[in-house]
Amino acid sequence: MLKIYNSLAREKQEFIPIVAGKVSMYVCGMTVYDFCHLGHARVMVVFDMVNRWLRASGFDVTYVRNITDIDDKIIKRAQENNESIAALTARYISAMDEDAARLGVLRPDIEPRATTHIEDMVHMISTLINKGHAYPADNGDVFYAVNSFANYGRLSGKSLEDLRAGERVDVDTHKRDPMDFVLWKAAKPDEPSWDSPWGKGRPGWHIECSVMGECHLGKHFDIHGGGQDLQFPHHENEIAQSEAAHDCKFVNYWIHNGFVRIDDEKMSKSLGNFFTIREVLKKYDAEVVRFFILRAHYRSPLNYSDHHLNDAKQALSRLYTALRGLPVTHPESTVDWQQPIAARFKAAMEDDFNTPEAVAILFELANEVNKTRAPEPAALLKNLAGLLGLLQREAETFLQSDVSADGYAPGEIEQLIAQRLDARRNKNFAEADRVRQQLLNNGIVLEDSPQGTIWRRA
RNA sequence: GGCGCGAUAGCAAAGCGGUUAUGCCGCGGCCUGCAAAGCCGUUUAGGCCGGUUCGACUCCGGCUCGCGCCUCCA
Repeated sequence: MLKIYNSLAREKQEFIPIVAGKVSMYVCGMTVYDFCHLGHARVMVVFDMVNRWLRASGFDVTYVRNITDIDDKIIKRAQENNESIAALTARYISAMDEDAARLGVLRPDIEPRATTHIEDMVHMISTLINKGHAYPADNGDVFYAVNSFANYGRLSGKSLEDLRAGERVDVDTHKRDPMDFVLWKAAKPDEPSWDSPWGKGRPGWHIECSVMGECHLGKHFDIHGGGQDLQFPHHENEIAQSEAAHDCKFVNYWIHNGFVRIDDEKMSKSLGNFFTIREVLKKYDAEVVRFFILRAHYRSPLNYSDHHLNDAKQALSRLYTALRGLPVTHPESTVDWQQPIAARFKAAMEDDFNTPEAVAILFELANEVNKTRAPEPAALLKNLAGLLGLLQREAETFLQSDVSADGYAPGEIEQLIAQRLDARRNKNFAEADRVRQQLLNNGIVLEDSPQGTIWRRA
């Protein structure tokens, strides 16, 4: 039985899909005006893990992750670059795809783009106006009237009174209530715009997700995910829009992943303390980054540092080392869930996707593999890890991979190993040790065994 | 100010009212020409103060500290 912590209920709940055997999941994706940073990496990896686990559990999953390709920041960046919006967004979308692929993130089933749903958005805004939940203002903007929606604040645990009390925004005189939010923005000169009953303009951010969710998953679907910072106001506003427009429950389970931190502070664009995925991947293997993310619980804060990444690298190396030299002919992801260790792995994953616990079980399995050198535990290790998108490369490939690509080439290494072997045969251990040290100084670790000498990168 | 989350060994990070978490690092042993890897063993815990209990890291209350949201943000 799968249990999910539902942000809306603030407790773990048994997962019961709307349609038996099927899961509809929507995750707020990227606004494509720059390279993805580690925070984006976490969202992508976390929900990839959720997606994989749901599928492994036998659900027929429809996973939608949207792309916001029209927004203030995009317009501004395109102007700065003297580049068309289409060119800018295309560039960053392909960069995002590249980053995601390197992190082992499976493509969502549907990746809708905001600009292809403008008509649907106009339609939903009209509905909201007709039902008295929204109003056009004098300046051409259309606002959502938060006081028209009784449950406003339920997801984020805030009341309108509290929100108004904490109001820090400049009061927009066109709004009836300071907490009202924009559904449609009137176009300024030189801005891209679409026709609407309220004049030329473009959609607000919140309406995009309400509309794309409905278009691809229906008025009521199972899971909605995103970063914790989207809980308010973005997701709160989505609920207000969708439930007011459709008169039915919008989403059953809200899942929010924790932040990535740098020096114990939230990492964000606005604080300027962010690392892009590609920056990090120059220093660390992508699987190490994925492992680093999955080793923490998805709701916990995740502190990024070189120290932690190196720690993750060492740990992942232990898993690969266990598999090294064992020809794992694993019958493609057939896991016997009756097997005690597999059963514990499953129980961990079913407990609100407890990947730290699941990973701990992987290490126990690695210990078993090291002790027995038997194919069965090795196959199980590889198959279970595979459900997390880990350990799918050849162990040798991982252990010898050169992220920075500036070390000795494999040919040179083999040559030095042969040279050392000669010295060893002649019992010239001083020379053998010298060669080994030379390699070690260049990040190459040698390991002798009765079967010969193998190498890996430190 | 309002709302919420957290505090576990040197570092990271889980479960659990009583039994070895797990990984990295350290230490000892085995193995090795010596190493490395691996195996075996081992040192470091549960912010503070109360309460419940035969027994609390785990439940309850208070305190302290840290963090997040309340503004675009994954």
